[in-house]
Amino acid sequence: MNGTNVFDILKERGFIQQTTHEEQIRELLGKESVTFYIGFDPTADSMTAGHFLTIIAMAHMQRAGHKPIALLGGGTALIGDPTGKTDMRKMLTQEIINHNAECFKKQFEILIDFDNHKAIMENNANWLLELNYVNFIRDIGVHFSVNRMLTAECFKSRLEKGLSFLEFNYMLMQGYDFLELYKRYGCRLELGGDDQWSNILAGTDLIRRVEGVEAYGMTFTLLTTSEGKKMGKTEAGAVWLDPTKTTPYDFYQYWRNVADADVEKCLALLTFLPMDEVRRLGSLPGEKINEAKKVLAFEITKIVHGEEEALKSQQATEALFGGGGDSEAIPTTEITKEQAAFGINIIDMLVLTALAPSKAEARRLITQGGVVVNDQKVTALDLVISDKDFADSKLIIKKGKKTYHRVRIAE
RNA sequence: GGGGAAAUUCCCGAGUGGCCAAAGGGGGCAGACUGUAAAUCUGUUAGCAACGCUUUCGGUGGUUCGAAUCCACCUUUCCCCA
Repeated sequence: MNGTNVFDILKERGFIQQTTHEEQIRELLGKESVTFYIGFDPTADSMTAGHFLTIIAMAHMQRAGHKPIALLGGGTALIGDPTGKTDMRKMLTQEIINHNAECFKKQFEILIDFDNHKAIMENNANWLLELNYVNFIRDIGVHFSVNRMLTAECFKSRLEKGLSFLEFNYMLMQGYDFLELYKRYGCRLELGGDDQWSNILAGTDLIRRVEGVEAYGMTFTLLTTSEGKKMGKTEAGAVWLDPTKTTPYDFYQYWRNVADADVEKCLALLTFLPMDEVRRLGSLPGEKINEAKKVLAFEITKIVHGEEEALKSQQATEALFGGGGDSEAIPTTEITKEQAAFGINIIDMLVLTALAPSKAEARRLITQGGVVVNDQKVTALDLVISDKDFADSKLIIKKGKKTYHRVRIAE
């Protein structure tokens, strides 16, 4: 191990929230290559910005010479983690979970190097699905105190709302995962989001009781705004890493729009820029802070979607917000020559481009002055857009202040 | 197993036979002010072939000229007792 201890790097960048044994963990990371694990439940077909923070942390660890195990929760996803959920999750089928796991796998590879066994991908379905119930509760269940579990923060809110036995078991499953990874790979460190704290403790306790070995746990800051809201979510849903679910342009825009107060934190947590630079950007005064946001958006988009997409998004942004011009990267809808020749009502156009979910909403937008076509505010509800409105077969519709959409006539 | 309570639009939550597409708040969207920020103020927030029509108050059926509101059954949840 050479260079700065990765523990200090993570700490400086603001990742670390809680640790089981701060000094021992730091020491361990400083002296040997440590095998550690982070679990991901594949409950959707793409990871989100929240997962991304964890992957970045994982990458920092790997770069420092440690060995990550990305544990896909093919088994635990069947149960559903009750942590932070106010209601019971809907159950996912085995098929969907497997599909999701495949999607997750590809996304890990963006930042984690799995070549030459430098990292391991596991799936807890491999051991959880074949567990024998009686054996499990005899061997594992004995080590868990229900009294203690009930006092865990993660169950408290659910005790008011109702918690099924199924979900109550989630903690045991995750604890068991850690034990299993210790046995298979000698893994003694589990990392995760701060909401995973009690689940992680379940694992470290279990290993100590069953194996008599000290295991460690550490949690990362959750990606929240300065107001305490979860980041990575928009009204339209989560910010996905999958470009078909959140286009690189929209992804870029999301980060371009973070609040002033959150820029520095995001730069530290979600990019690999040196901390000196992060601090410099974060302390830019007033309007200048926009520079920091541009860097943030560019860097994150580059990591997730590649430099080319990041550049395209950046150029599109400059063209649109700088006035005039357009770019390939703007979300685009194609219409046929016939449609263009015949003309399309502005209301239908808004629905067609998904800028408005319904015609009523489209009408409302226009009435409130929120629609601009080719730099002209739309005031008439019966405006018809036809081929004369297209320049070079293209036209730009702007919804509100910052949502741009391009319509192109297909060849 | 016994008893009680509840389910309302994106969320919370009012509404106990017509004045209900349903108060209020939150959130969202749009406008003004700005820096693609925050704060603040204003408007808006089921759909449609739109001065009217259609779907919506856990589900299914019923009573009624008329049901989110009454009745029956079902589903789910919570609370108390065991």
